[in-house]
Parts: sequence; structure tokens; C-alpha cells
Amino acid sequence: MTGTEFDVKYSVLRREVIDKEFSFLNPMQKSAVLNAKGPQLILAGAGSGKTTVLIQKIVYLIKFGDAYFCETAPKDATDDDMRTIVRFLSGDESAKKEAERLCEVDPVPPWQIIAITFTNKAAKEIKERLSKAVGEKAEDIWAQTFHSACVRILRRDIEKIGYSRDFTIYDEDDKKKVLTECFKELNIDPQRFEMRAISSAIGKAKDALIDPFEYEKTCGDDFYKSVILKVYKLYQKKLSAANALDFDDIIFKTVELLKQHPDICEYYQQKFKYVLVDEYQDTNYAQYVLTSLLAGGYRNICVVGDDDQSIYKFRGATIRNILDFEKTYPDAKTIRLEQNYRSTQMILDAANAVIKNNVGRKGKTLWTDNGEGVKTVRYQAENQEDEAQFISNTILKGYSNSWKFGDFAVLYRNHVLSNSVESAFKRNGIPYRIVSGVRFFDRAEVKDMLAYLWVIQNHTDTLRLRRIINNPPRKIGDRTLETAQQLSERENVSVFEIIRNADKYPELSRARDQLVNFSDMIEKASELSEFLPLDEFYSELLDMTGYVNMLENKDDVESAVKMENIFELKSNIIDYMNRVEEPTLQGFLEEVSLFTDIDRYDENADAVVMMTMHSAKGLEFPNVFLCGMEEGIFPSFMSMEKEEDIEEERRICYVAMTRAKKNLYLTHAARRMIYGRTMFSTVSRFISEIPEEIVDTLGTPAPPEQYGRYAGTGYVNFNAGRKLHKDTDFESDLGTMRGNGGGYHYTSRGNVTLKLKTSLIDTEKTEKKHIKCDYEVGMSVLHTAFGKGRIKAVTRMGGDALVEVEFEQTGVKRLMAGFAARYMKIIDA
DNA sequence: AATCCGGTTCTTTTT
DNA sequence: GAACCGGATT
Repeated sequence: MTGTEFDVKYSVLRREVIDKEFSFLNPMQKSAVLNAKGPQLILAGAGSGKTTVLIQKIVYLIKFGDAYFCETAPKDATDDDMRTIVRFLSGDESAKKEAERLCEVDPVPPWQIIAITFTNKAAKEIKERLSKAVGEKAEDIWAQTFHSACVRILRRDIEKIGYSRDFTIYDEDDKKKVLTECFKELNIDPQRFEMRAISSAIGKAKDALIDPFEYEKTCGDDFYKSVILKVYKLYQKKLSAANALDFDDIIFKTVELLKQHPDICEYYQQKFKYVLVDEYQDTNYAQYVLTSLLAGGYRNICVVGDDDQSIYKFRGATIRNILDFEKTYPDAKTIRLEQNYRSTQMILDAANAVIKNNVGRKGKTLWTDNGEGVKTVRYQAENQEDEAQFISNTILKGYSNSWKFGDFAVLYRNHVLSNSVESAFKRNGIPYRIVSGVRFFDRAEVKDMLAYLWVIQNHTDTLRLRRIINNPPRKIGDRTLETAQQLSERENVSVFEIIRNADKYPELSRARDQLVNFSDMIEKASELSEFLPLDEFYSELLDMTGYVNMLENKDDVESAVKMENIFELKSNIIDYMNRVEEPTLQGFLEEVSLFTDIDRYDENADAVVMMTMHSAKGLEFPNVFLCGMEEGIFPSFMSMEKEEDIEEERRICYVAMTRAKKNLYLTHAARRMIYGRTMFSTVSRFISEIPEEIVDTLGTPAPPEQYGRYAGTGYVNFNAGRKLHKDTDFESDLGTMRGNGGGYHYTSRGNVTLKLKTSLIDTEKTEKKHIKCDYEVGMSVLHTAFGKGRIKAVTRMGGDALVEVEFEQTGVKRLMAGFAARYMKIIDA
């Protein structure tokens, strides 16, 4: 039904104002923003401005309401108002504010909007950009990760499903520890049942919203499943005894809460008029259910994603959520964003050429008006050193050509590939930073301090309690703890409770004082945490626990690094206090446990960034190297059996390629030392999928006859950093034993390599002659290339040493001992 | 409890 | 090659 003539005129003008406001968007983006009502699927290609769309949509909702096509003027609108709007539309910027206000029709209150992301980084970006756009109102929008949103929901009502509100969050490491306990208690042989497999089975069950009770139904007479079930049951029992949730539980329990308590569910369904989900292709089943539940009231659900960028299948993400969105919501509007604002056309052509080989996809073709750009560069290296040197040279050339180091990124399929690049960077003096798999918050000393904080927060967290009770050493041994554990089971109270009352149990008499001292300390710390500001409290804690004291007493580099990390944690606390209105210990711990390394990655530092292709998702760099582009590495051997796994690898490749803005380099090596073996491999199929016309090929092609096999001619090097085994490294009548790798010794004679099981070598019967790896000053040595020489100096470096040798024929050479040991032996100590 | 030593394993991992 | 684990040894 249309309104009066006034209404029609007004609404036309109103639309013009809105159009003007969002005129910087392209037509597809605009239509995605303005079609706010009902279910909507935005298929957003890499670099197509999907975050912008998400943010602008929220801006639109807050500023103008959701009725773009509304044909009624606000009730009290006057002709004067209309004139103001016209003034703004004809270019009078001073009328802007007023005009915008006059165009508001039922603006959506910010607290009715939830935007869910996967990473903290994305959530943070949304929050920041929103507060720039709409100011204070942004604070009331739930722009959060899946996990933090769920924790927020749980914090309010988790008591209804049998946990207490001060619950603890267990990370992967804690999970592993609990599982180890389960294995022990259930007498499960870790040889027969891989813990990782069982852990992931439990995780998968949780992702699929299957609790132990449901799981039991699926077991039948499947023995393996029945083992999983046993572990699953005990694992959950242990978690709930510690009042702890693991990452999967955070989602799982939220869904459980919403499902079991319709009143709570309804509350959120009424609250969230608009639900927006980022990276929808990476959601798993539980997350899908969660978003559906939250959006169940108004059905205003907008999901943004790219099926071509789904790279977390192994974590339970199911691409079906995006592929089936239109089935779940038959009235869904689908919008494709294919214009790319990041890369050159050349880069997009290359990426499109690769991804089009995937069958199971919705289909998109990226284009750009950024200009053609330059061809993708392919470098064929002889080995990984050559590859790393090429990367270094290219960066150095670029640096002298006014690029900054921070404009370069090196991406690889897995972490091991970073080693050779890293050492080349060191050699060439190129600053770099590795976004590593090891998180800051995973470092032992940081975890120790966090464990203290967790225990102070939640005394029943026995897992963390055990971590710290004797760290620094307090003369509380395993035996004592075991007794306490048994008592806790018998009395059905927490271990902490037992310790606190140690004087009541004669079994604990020997360690009584230590135990009581410890519990007193924790309780005192708890009290302090109530009224001291967090950072002061933390400093106090460092003192009380004696942790800093312990480190100060050790005078080595390691302790100094640990100390630094402990104080870095303090700067995290201060940072948290500055950001949050009401900082609490609980709040800090929550945030920290949902944090990862990439959240700490400083974009402003001028250093080459190295990370896995997975970590690079969502980032962009002017110049990108993808190294290790070889069959067997990328795609990895493990993905080669199933076509769907290859497709996932191809998507990873697509994600990685589309990180590049200007220059894309693909490098591969004919020969690569990996896992202690030399591997010969062919170029990755993904490179072959790019038309030759858009690739510049450099380097030397590998001799084809070597392809596809492991090296059989070489030797295995000494395990660097590991001390030489006096009894196992020797020369025998079989040839020279060249160290052990993988439980085997290798020995070569001519071009034949023998592989001997270390445990089968009878060292007694073999003539022993040590190959010395640790050289000393004054020794005479014989080098295969340089001949005889004498050691002038030895400088320890890391696990290796730099030796300076004066050779009789060739003069002084400086060699790394670990490397030189292959060619040099001691002839006279 | 700390270190040695032999053996095992080795993708990716937003939270 | 390197990290890591667990049992044995000090």
C-alpha cells in the first residue's frame, strides 16, 4: 500500500539520501547493504570488500533503519523538512546531519545487532570501523567472535545447565592433559589408540552437537567407538568437576542452554533483530545451529562468506552450510561480490585459473579495475637454499627499490618450510618475523602465570593447580599430590579443599605445612584480587609466588627471556585495563584464553612476515612469495588420495595467491631436505594450472629423471643441536655411520644406502671410532675438500658452533661445526 | 628431580 | 632434521 503523494515524494528523497550516503559502494555492494531484511547470502570473493559491506550494512541499519523501500514519511514530517533534504542533496553539506536525521525511519538500536566473526582480529576491526562511522553507538553492538559471544551468553545463564558462572576455559593443551589422565585411568594403551584421533573424535562429536548420551546410541558394537565413548564420558566428567569448558564446549553448551531453556532462547531471539555472520564458509554444524537459533526470531540473518576460501574442513568447518544456505532459507537473497579491490588483474587471472579446477563450488570469477599489473613469477630452484636465496635477493632488490620489508610476506603450507627461508634471512640481514604455531600464551612461563590467575579465580581448577603447586619448587611432590587427589575423590571435595585442610588428614602430615602455606597464599591472593587494580595485583602475585625470585636466581639467557615474557603478560593486562570499562580478572582470563598469536602480530613493524597460508587468510601484502610449491608438499601427500582433499588444498592455494596486491612469486625446489630426507619432487599442479602466458619462469628446470623419489644416495646428517651419541656414531665395516634419524642409522657405500634399525646394531662387535662433532681448539682435522688443518677457534652458537680452521693449503676458513662434520674429521685431538 | 638416551613422529589449527 | 616423549639412570 502506498501512502499519500507527500509520502511518495518524501520516500523518493529519502532513498536519494541513502544512495548518496552509500555512493562509494559498487552496485552489488550497495544492494547487499540495503537489502537488509530477511535471510541473505553474500558470496564475497577475496578482496571484494566483504568487511566493508558488513560494516556498512550495520551503519545503514543504525542510521536509517531497515526500510529502504518504505513509502511512508515520518508522521511529523513537514515540507520544511523536505526542503532541508533537497538542500543536502543539491550539495549543501551543512544540511547533512539534519537531512540524515530526517531520513531515519525506525532506526535499529545498536544492541539489537550481533556481528559474529571467527577471529579476534576481525571482530576488532569491525568494532573500530563502526565506532568511526557511528560513534558511541558502536559500543552497544555485539561485534564478537563465536567464542566470546558464547562466553558472554554463558556467563549470564550457565548455572541453568549445571556449571557455575566462574567457569574456567581449557585450551588445547589442557585438553590434552585431561585426556592423558583419562587414558591412564581407563587403562587405554596410547599405542593402540592414538590420543589425537580420540581427541578429534570427541571434538567432532561436540561440533555435531552429540553429547556422550547421544554418542552411545551411535556406537552399536563398534569397539573403537565404545572406547571413544568411554573417554568422552570421563573427559566430560573431569571437565565438569573442574567447572571447565573446552573450546568446543563453549559453542556446544551455548546451544544446549538455548535449546533447553526456551525463555533464554526467546530473550536472545527478541534481542537480536539482526544477526550477521562473517566467514560463514568456516562454520561447523554447531555454529550453524547457533546462528540459526539466534536469528530464529526475526529471521534477519545475513551471512557473508566465500566457498572458495573454505580452508578449515579439518577443524570441522562444513562448506555445506554455505552451499545449502539457500535450501535452509528458500527466501534467501543471494548476492555475489566479484569485483576485487586488492590485486592486479594478472594475479586474479592466475588465481581464477587455479580455483576453476574445483568442482564443488558456487562459481565466481574475480575481476578488478586496478590495472593489469605484472605476470606471476615462478622460480625453479635447485634446492631449498637456492629457493631461500632467491627470495632474499628479490626482497633486497625490492627494498632498494623503495619497498619496505613489511611489504613482503612469505607464505608456506607448513611450518617446517620456514627454516631455510629463515636462515637465509639471517644470513642476508633481512628483518623478519614469524607468525608461529607456538603462541605467546602457550609459553611455559606465561602459562604458569595464567595458571596462578586461573586457580585464584577458580580454586576447583585442579589441572592448573597441579601445574603451579610445586612451581617454583615448594617441596610438594607427586606422592603428596596423589594422596590429596585420592582424598578429594573419597571426600568428594576439590583438591584445593583437601590441601586447605591438610592438618585434618594424617596421610598428609609430612607436607602439611607446605600445603597450608600454599593454600593460604592462594587465598590471600584471591582477596587481593578483589580490591587491587589488576596490574598491581599481578605484580604482587609475581612476588608472592616466588616465581620472579626463582628466575632471578638463575643467571642464564633462558630465564631472562622468561622474565621478559612474564612482564609482557603484564603489559597485556594493562592494555586490557585500558580497553575495558570494568576490568576484572575473570574478563582478562577469558580474553586471553581466546587469543592467538596472530592477534599480537604488529603490522607496523618493518619486517618481512612469514606465516602459514592458513594464518594469512584475511590479510594482504603488496608482495607475496609462496614457497614449497611442489607436489607432495603443496598439495601435501596426505591430501592426494581424495579429490575433495585436493580441492581443499586448491582453496588454500587460492587464498594464498589472492593475498598479493602487486607481485606474486611462486617458488619450488627440485631437491628438498625434509624430515631428514632429501626429496625430489615435481612442480605443484597448482602452478601447472596457471596458463604459461601469464607466468614468468626463472631459474633452472630440474633434471626430470630424478622426480618422484626420495634420495637414496646421501646420508643422514647429525641431529643438529643434539649431542653426538658416543656409542652409536661410529665407523664400521659397513661404511661410515652417519648418525641416527627416525630410530635408524644410515650408512653409505658408493651409492648404496643401508638403513639399520638402531636397536639392532651390535655396538660391541663393531669397531668404534667416534665422529666428533664438538671440536676443540688445537685439534688437527682432515677436510675432504680443504685437506689438513688445525682448529684455531671455536665459538658456540645455539646448538652449533662456529669453528675457525687454518688449513695447510687453503688458509683460514670459518665453518659451522654441525655442517662441517660431514666433511671433516678429527685426526689428532 | 634432572638428565640421558633411544625411539617416534612429523599438515594446516581462526577459538 | 628437529621436537618431543617416556623410561631408565644418576
